[in-house]
Amino acid sequence: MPDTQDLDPRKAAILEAVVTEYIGSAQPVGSHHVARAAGINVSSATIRSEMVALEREGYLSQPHTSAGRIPTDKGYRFFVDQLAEPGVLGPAQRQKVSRFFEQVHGEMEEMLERTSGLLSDLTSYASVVLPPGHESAPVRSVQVVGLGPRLALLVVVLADGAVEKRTMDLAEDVTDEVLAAASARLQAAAQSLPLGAASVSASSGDPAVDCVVALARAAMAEVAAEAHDRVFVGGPSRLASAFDAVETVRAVLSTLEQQLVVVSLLRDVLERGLSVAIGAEHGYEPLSSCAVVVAPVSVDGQNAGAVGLLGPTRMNYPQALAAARAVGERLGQRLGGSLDPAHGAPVPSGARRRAHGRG
Amino acid sequence: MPDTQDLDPRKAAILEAVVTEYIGSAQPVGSHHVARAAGINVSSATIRSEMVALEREGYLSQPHTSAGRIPTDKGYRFFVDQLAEPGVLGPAQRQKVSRFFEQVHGEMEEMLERTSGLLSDLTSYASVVLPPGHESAPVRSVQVVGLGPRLALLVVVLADGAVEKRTMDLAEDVTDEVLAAASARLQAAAQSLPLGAASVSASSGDPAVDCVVALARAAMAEVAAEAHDRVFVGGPSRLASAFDAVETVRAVLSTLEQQLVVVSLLRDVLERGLSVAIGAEHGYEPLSSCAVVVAPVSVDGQNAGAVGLLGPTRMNYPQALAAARAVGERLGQRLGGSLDPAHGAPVPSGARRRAHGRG
DNA sequence: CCTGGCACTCGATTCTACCGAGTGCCAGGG
DNA sequence: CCCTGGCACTCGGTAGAATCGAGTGCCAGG
Repeated sequence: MPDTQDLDPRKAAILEAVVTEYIGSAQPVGSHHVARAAGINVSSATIRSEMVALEREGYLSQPHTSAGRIPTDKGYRFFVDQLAEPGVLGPAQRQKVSRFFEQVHGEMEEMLERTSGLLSDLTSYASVVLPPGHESAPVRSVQVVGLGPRLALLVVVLADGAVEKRTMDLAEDVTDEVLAAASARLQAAAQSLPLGAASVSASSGDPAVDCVVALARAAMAEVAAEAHDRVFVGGPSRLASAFDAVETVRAVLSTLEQQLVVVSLLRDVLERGLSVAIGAEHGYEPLSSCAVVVAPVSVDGQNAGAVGLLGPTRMNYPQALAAARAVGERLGQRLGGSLDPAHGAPVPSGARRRAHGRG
Repeated sequence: MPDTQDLDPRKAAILEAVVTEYIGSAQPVGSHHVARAAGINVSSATIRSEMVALEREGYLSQPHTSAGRIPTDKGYRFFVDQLAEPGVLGPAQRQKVSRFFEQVHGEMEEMLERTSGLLSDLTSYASVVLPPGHESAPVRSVQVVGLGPRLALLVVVLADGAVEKRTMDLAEDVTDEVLAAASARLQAAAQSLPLGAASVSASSGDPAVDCVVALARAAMAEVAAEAHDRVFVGGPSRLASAFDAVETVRAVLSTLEQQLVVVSLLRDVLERGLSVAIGAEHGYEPLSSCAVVVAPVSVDGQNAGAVGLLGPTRMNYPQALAAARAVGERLGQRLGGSLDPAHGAPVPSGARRRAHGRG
């Protein structure tokens, strides 16, 4: 049970009241409002003096004299750690999540994309879905497919279902047979090893095959090296409503466009064992007016990416946490061994829309 | 040779002055400023009376009495069609483009993603890259790869280098040999046909193989049906600076999040043979304060997607057009037969005398 | 130690005055 | 006839003063 730690109960109650009120109204909250809040049975004067103390201790701040108080990052932090009771999803939201995971289908990427949409929908914050890194996933299949005269595509399937591909410019024309032979050799060499680790036994006798194999190995190494740090961002437009300064919006959005930054932000937060990073805590300056909520996704106990939410520091932490955790968990299950959705039956291939533009 | 069409030269000159001035300053422009503009040798009073006429004819509007004039959509349209001389990229930009296409590599999707970044960088508007639809591309390779006990991945490579994949839940455990056999049969049946069109000859004798083949065919049909209308949006944060009303920003961004809408917007504009759609012209209400600039991408004369820019109606059309066209063209070359980045390829028609560094 | 009371602060709102960019109109001149 | 300079007028934007009110800090009394 969350209990106060270094604040006496009354201060804690006041802080809680301020935070919840401010999260709701976005207006500085004054002693009167707090006094009226549930569970507080002292006069506004008392509240005031307590608030002075809370401000001195760094939990609250005043935008200007004679205005109400606003929680500081530290105040939010205390709220999240000590006060907020674990949020619960409303029944409607819970249902949305279930529906989604029952009905979702198709490919991993598409699924993650839509998952981020879901999260953002649930919370009306911007969401982020970090796909599982597949650095360590063993190779299941390697194939070189001819595309044009001197052009081939290397396609590698990993055990986790990821497909990596890369075009290769060939030095000279090559027959399909050569490609097939090269594929076979590569397959034999790389099978079950992680992407970079294949070692091909000496020569095959056919120099053309050797050449393709060499190219493909190089390409595989390249692919393995390029940490494929894609990230799926959902509902960035929600951020526009979260801040009123258009410049803040721009700064946050433009940070969100840098996939690498987002990835390392999430990783950092997770690594520090946090599920919430508030304001400056995460150390990414342009996001200092934002809070980040992260929930890991795990498949069979293995770390397999994460989902996160990005909103203003005055975000609804309990709800955001609940949503992120729920979605993270369900996503883990979905990605995990039991690929079949909870309700058992494999997804029916029914929804077939005739989708020809007007062409 | 753009000449005035239904405006006498002086009106046209005034309109041009208003548009260019307004594009630069975002402030309503008054008769004085116009009078001072180059090529106008009449007094402000004359300008005023002309402006009254232009307003009556729908080319200009007044935010309120006693303010300067602002171009209407019709005004911009006239400007774009009749007045603006074809923009040219500055040398710095030109170089950026060249550099980019020399250095870009990796997979199609990544390349398109980065292309949209480039376009957005060049223009500081939000950009959109519409990948070539590959409905008609023939299948080059079909493969079923086992992932888990009852889980397999169908991987289809199309001739244009696109890779489609889909997980398949198998009814029962299947050996790798069965999958290989199924792959072979599928490959034989689908090879060189468009995605949906494969027809598999009767039975193979092994019911397990038949089962996998049937599943895979269904999956292929599904994949073919799902018009895979992805679109790459670059630099949406630029939109935040383009409008000052945060609500406009939100609305535009949220429209931009709906990939389908964006795709059909671009298609519509292209189909109507336009390269610019201003304000309400495109009929997408939430984007009525935006203008869209589109340039087709063609590979060997074949339509292969498009690139576009999205900005406020008071955008720099000549520059945007130039950038979109240049990038579209280069992208087409890059995607086209000559996959090698050699820019030794003849530079298109636009005669230019500016010597640029040899590469 | 809490409380009600009180003086005080200061952002927000309203009102006024005013400036100035810009307009429409008009009479006079090439 | 068309252009021009002049003039009265409009109206948004800015500045300053007055006012309001939410909120504070402090204090004396219970």
